[in-house]
Amino acid sequence: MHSVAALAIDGAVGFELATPAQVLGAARTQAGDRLYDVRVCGAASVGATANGQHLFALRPPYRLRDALDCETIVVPASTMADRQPESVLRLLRTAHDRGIRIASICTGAFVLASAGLLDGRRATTHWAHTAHLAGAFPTVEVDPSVLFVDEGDILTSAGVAGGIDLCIHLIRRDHGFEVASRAARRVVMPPQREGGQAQFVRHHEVAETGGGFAEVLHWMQENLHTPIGLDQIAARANVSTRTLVRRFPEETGLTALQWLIRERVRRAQLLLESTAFSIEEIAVQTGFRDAARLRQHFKPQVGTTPQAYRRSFRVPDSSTGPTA
DNA sequence: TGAAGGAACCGCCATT
DNA sequence: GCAATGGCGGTTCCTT
Repeated sequence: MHSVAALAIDGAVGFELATPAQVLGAARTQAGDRLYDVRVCGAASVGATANGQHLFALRPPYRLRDALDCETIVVPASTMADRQPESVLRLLRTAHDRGIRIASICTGAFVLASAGLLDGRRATTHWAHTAHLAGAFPTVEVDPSVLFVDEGDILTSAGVAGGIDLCIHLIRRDHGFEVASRAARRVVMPPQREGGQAQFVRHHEVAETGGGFAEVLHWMQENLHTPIGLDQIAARANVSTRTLVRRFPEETGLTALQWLIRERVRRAQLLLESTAFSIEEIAVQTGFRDAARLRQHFKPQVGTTPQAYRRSFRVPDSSTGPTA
């Protein structure tokens, strides 16, 4: 049986601390025998949280250092993820040196990064914290769009349900697709979700960036459904086309065309969620002109197709038309 | 899915 | 001398 330590660190989110036991515990052989022995390891008394609120105190049955006897350590999210004591960081470094596999769920990635285990590696965390992680640990290559990152001996995952995806992935890695599929069915999850966490991100920052181009960006947003060329944008911004091409990326981080496509896809996401319009109609309303071109840009940005996105996110009572 | 045409992008250099 | 801007032409990317 594969031994797994769920690390009960201070401020641990109860749901995610229990995720390894719940999901890995669902992995069984054909005969019904358990494949993982999940142990909760931590200090004598640990505060556990949910949504930032202190909920209850834990008395882990195993000590922190017992995690070193396990083959895998899972670090859950914590409200104190970036303020863990040196004892926890040292334990993780020692575990890594001994070849123990280490995984994090959600903000647990901050603990791994604080221990220096993510230096020069790809990693992810909850989409709301990816910018913070990248800013605090510049040597970590943060990928905000995926549900989890498997770097072999170190794995990181997105928020909450991303931890479930990660655990199912661990089962698939250790015991194959069939065992993982059975475990996934047991916890009522798809064996592999479509798309990454990019599809869960709600964007509000459009008008907040753009510096001197804020008014122009607002105008572009109002006119996404019409063809917009560089010359038009430049005239609107009162600069030459050449200056626009030079300054637009400085202000927004994207070229004008990339920015337009991104905003059109976001508008399409909104319409897919809140209206019953056909994909073709949405393509026209977002300036893509036809469904083929919408699909062409939608999948690379969102990670799934417009139809699949609608199946996942459609508001149930929006069958008669637009709600906004 | 691939090809052709056009738009967008970017490096370089001149001008202000 | 430096920074911002704009024109030109080659390359890349998008649309049809």
